[in-house]
Parts: sequence; structure tokens; C-alpha cells
Amino acid sequence: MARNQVTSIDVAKLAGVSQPTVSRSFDPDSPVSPETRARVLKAAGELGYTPNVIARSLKSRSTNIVGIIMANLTSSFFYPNVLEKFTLRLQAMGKQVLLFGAPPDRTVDEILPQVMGYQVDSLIIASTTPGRAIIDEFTRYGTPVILFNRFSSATQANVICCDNEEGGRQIANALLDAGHQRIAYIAGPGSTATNKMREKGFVEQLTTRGNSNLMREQGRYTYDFGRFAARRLLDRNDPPDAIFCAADVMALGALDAARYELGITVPEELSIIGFDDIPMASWPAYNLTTISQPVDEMIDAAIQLIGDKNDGAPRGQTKLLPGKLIVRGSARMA
Amino acid sequence: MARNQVTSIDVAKLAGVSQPTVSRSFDPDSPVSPETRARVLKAAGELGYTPNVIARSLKSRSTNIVGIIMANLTSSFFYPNVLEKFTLRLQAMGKQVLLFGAPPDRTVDEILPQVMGYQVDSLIIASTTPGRAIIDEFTRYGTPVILFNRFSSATQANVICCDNEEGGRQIANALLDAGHQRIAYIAGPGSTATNKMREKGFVEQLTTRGNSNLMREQGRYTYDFGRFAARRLLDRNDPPDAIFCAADVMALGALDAARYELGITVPEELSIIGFDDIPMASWPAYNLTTISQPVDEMIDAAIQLIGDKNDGAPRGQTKLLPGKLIVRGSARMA
DNA sequence: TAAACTATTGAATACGTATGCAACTTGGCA
DNA sequence: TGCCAAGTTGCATACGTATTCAATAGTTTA
Repeated sequence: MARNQVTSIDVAKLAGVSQPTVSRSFDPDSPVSPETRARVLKAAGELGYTPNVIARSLKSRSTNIVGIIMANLTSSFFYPNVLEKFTLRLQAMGKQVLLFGAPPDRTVDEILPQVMGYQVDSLIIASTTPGRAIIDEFTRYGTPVILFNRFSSATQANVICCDNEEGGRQIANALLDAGHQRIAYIAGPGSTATNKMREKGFVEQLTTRGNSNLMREQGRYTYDFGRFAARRLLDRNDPPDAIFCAADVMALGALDAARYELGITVPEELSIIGFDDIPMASWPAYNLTTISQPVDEMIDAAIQLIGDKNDGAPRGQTKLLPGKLIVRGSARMA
Repeated sequence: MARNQVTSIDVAKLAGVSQPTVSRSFDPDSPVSPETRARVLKAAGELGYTPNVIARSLKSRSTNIVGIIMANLTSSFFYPNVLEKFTLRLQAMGKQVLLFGAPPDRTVDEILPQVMGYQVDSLIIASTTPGRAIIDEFTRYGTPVILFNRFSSATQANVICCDNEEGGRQIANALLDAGHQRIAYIAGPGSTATNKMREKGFVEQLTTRGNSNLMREQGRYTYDFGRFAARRLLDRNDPPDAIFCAADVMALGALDAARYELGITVPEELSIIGFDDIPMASWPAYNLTTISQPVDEMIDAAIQLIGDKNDGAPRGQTKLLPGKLIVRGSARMA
């Protein structure tokens, strides 16, 4: 950290004004005569003065820092895009992103006090959903909490989520319409809301339409697990003719397992559908049929919540945005 | 930001001690009697007190914030892993990551004053290299600057870099050893150090060994550009029999173009080699021969520099770590 | 010409914490 | 018993900025 900080007092001395005048010169809305402001800014330039945001935050009680808690940055291939877009959007609003990882060996609840200590203006959580009590504590302090692609009912948090349940239903319909009989689901971690909802919609719709003997594997949202799970499913005596993977990255693994390990042709002998529409899904090597999450709209919604702090922190709002089935070549269609 | 902050004064009142005693109770090295400390921590727990890091930073002149400037989070498939590892490592050290994107329309130099304002303890730059003057300014203030995978000579910044030049040479040798004749290079942006050095090593070694009529395309580090560039190269009357792509993500595009657009078999008719060893490179759909960057060692080196602030900010150190050729199936080998 | 404004500036203070210093307590020792 | 050292604690202050309030200069109105 800065040792020989140039302060507003130094600038004031050089410009021959008082410290508050320097402070005001940097705030476009403060009344400072044009000549004074010019003189101050010139002095500031000469000294290389940069306002100390930390000190400003202490006084003004607003840090302009948005905390983002994110996991699976590496393995998902979905969140890097989300993070990058958030960062650029927030920066354009004059806000900064304080990034927190979710260590595998600790729960999110454990790192939240740390986050609170930094007095973040808003908090976006895109990893494990924290306990209600902690969310409510943030909200009580006027800090809006946004669960991004997580779901938690009956809490003060705001939820922005792709309509995962409807996505699951769409996929069930698409597979059944095309005449698939032996259907399998490769699930993500049972603790994640994304998995629960995608599975719920998918299974309910299958059952409604009379297909209830679902094959199932469950594990992590990784390429390797998708590959492993697909191998297990396809090695059965009654292998599936369609697999829905709870995330694209698992679907890619499943595809590779089918084609390169088992010599199964896709989509002729086996249909595979994913969820997320990560970049690789559109590459010809995979050409994956999937549900596209409306990332831009989801980010728009989050940004709006963050900006909407006029009348206290927004709380309890839920925004469920529809995904879109992107039909490519990895699944036989009707 | 917190409206009804619980402060150390509130805790002091409840515990029946003075505010400094509360402050000391949270510092393991301060002399506080065990009973007092217990009473203070109990009171803090009851009130839900979290020390205000902002205020602490102002007084102690150390924010424990590390700034990271990063670009291409989405398109590279290389940096998300770097970012995640940095975040977790730094968190474990009690430091936090303030993330800055590099907007396409602005230079890094423009956002640096913003970064300075946040009084970051250290700065890691993994995007365009900023001007020397700005780096020196940081260093003057005692803030170490680390260029990650960027190169800049004659500056106060510390450089941590894969030995890109040597990597380029290795690839040249591997291709020539296998008897390739018509060699092409798909370059990244001319402004990036990674491209310059990879190309330098590659071209120099080719020339040294008597192969000097290199075909070349240049553009962005993206899948789409790799695909486009490969198509252009392979549509020539004298198409290459080997392509070195300056980054894996371009190599994947090139591979897909060859196989799915032009019906060229890899590696029989065409060898393709990349650089970075991103996750997809090891997937059977690509099975890409590439140079693996020693990411963990690079991060170790950076973390060490960040911790080494005992005697002022480290400056001018350069660490060049060797990459490793990973032979897979996308290139014919000797 | 005097009074009532407006625009601009400075003085004083507060944000929440950490730390140098002094004051106090206690126990050990002569 | 008296004195000193070690161990705790409180007082006062500082970090760099934003903001309230009062003061001043300059301008307009009656």
C-alpha cells in the first residue's frame, strides 16, 4: 500500500486552497468556481494525486465495491463469461468487483464475515447458497444480496435465475417427441439448486407423459464426471438411447465417452442434451443440443437491482428468466 | 454498505472495556488478558460485530487487497484457471482480490489510477502491458507490480512468464524433426508479448534450420479466428502441412476447420500444435499437442513476490519458467 | 443606498480502527 | 515493608476524506 501517499492536503497547499475545496473539486456536483477547480486539478495532476478511495469510503459510508462469490470458475466454462461481463458492466458504473472464491473445504457461510468486513455495497453469490440468517444480516445492513442462478425461497435475498425447471421440461418433451424410450439423467451435485430444479422439471414431465423408469448418475459438474457417468450408463445391459446432462460440460464428457471410448454414434444411436450453452457447445466437434441461459438478461437484471438502492436495499425479488432450447446435432429430434 | 454498523465502540460498551481493548482483542499478538479477550469476543458475537476492514486499512495503511487486471477471461480458456487459483491462494493468506477487467475500448493505463485509488497492496497484471511510467509510480509507492505472462524489459515491474521463446523453438524443432516442409504460423495480436516471443523463438529456430518461407496469419486469440485463419491457409494453392497456433484456443478452431469444413485428416495430412494446454487440449475430440505452461509454478512465484514485502516492494525481478511439450495426437512426430 | 440574496470558500468535525504513551494493578524480590 | 518489573488497560490521537455550518465576497432588488 502507498507509503508516500499524496493527499488532498498536499494538493490544497500547492493550489493555495483548503482541503475541502480539493475534495469538492473532484465532485462534479459540488459548487466550486471553474477557476478554482482548474487550479486544483492542475495541482493534483502535477503531484500525481489520486483520491484515496478507502478514506472516502469510510467517510461516505459507501465503498462502491460489489462482492462476487463464485465457484467452479475453471471447471464450468459457464461462469468466466458471467464474471467478465459483471466486471465490465460494474466498472462502467464506477464500481469494482471484489472476488471471493469458494474453497472446497469451507462453506460459503464461513467466508461471509470476511466479505462483510469489506463493506461491500452489494453482494452477488454464484456458488453454494448460504444460510438464511446470514443473508438476512446483510439485508438488515442495507446490502442487497443477489443469488445468481441459485434458488432460495423465503429469504430476503433477491434471486435471478434461469427457469431451470421449465428447461428440464422442454428437454423431456423434446426427447419424448423424438421417440426416445430409455432415458437417462446425469445429475450435478445434489446440493445445487440448478441441479434440483433441472431434474425436477425433467423428471416430472417424463412421468407426466408416462416414462418413469429413469436411469441416473450423480456427481460433480465436470467434464471428467460426465465422461465417467456416461461410460457407466452405456455399459449397462439396457443402455439409454438418450442422456440429459445437467450441464454442458458434463455433456461434452459424455459425448467423448460415447464416441471415442465406446464407438457409439451420436445422434444416431444415442442422443445427448446439455444445459447452459457454453462456447464449446457450438463448435462442430460437439455441436451440442442444449438450453441456452439468457446470461445477458440475467446480468441486466442483477445490475438493475444493484443500481436500485434508492429506497433501501431491494429484497425478496425473484426473477425467473426463460432459457431457450438450441437445437444442434447431438440429439435426434422429431 | 452498512447503515447500522456495529462498531468496536458498541462491543466495548457491552463488554465493559474501552474501544482499544476491543481492537486489541481481535489481534492475536496484542497483550490482552485471556478473560478480557473472551468477554470481548463473546460480546462481539452477540452483537454480530465484524471489524470494519475499510477503517482498519485507513489506519494501518495496508488494505490486504491485491488488484488483478485481466482480459480475455471468456475467450482464452486459460485465464479462468489462473484467476481461480490466485483467488484461493490469496484468500488463504488473508488477502482479497479486486478484479479489474480491461475494457476493449480503453487502455490499461486508463484504469490504473482507479486501481491506485483502492490502495491495493500488490498488483498483478495479466492483460496488456501498461506504460513504464505508471508502473514506476506504483513501485515508488511501495506497491509491487507483477506482470503475469507479459514481458517488459527495463522497468521496475516484476515479470513472471513462461519461457515463450523457448517454447516456440521446441515446436519448431518438433515439426522439422518430423519432416514437415510447409509450415504456417497463426499469430495472436501483435501487441501481446506472448505472441511476439512465441513467434520469435519459432521463426528463429525455423530459419536457423533452413526453413524460412513461413506462411502466416494474424488476429485475435479466439476460437473463431483460429478457424478462419486455418481456412485461409488451407485454401491456398500450397497449403501448409503443419500449423503452429500461438494459443490453444486458436488451434482448436483450426482443427475444427480442417476436419469439419475441409475434410482434412489430422494428423495424417496436417499437423496442428498449440500453446497453453487448456483443458480441452486433453479431450479426445481434440487431443492437441501443445506446450503446457507451468501455471502452478508461475502462481507460486507470484505469491512469493507478494509475500516478500519485508524490505520494500520487490522490483525488477524476472522469472522465466520453462514450458513443457505435451505430445498428443494432433501432430505427426518423428 | 441599503437590504436581501447567491455563490464560493474555509473551519471544524466525523467516519471506525490501530497504536504510542501513560497509568494502573499485581506479584516477586530484597 | 518498600521497590521494581511485567502485564494490562485506557486516553488521546491519527489515518484521508466528505460534509455541515458559518463566513465572506459579490450581485441583485427595492
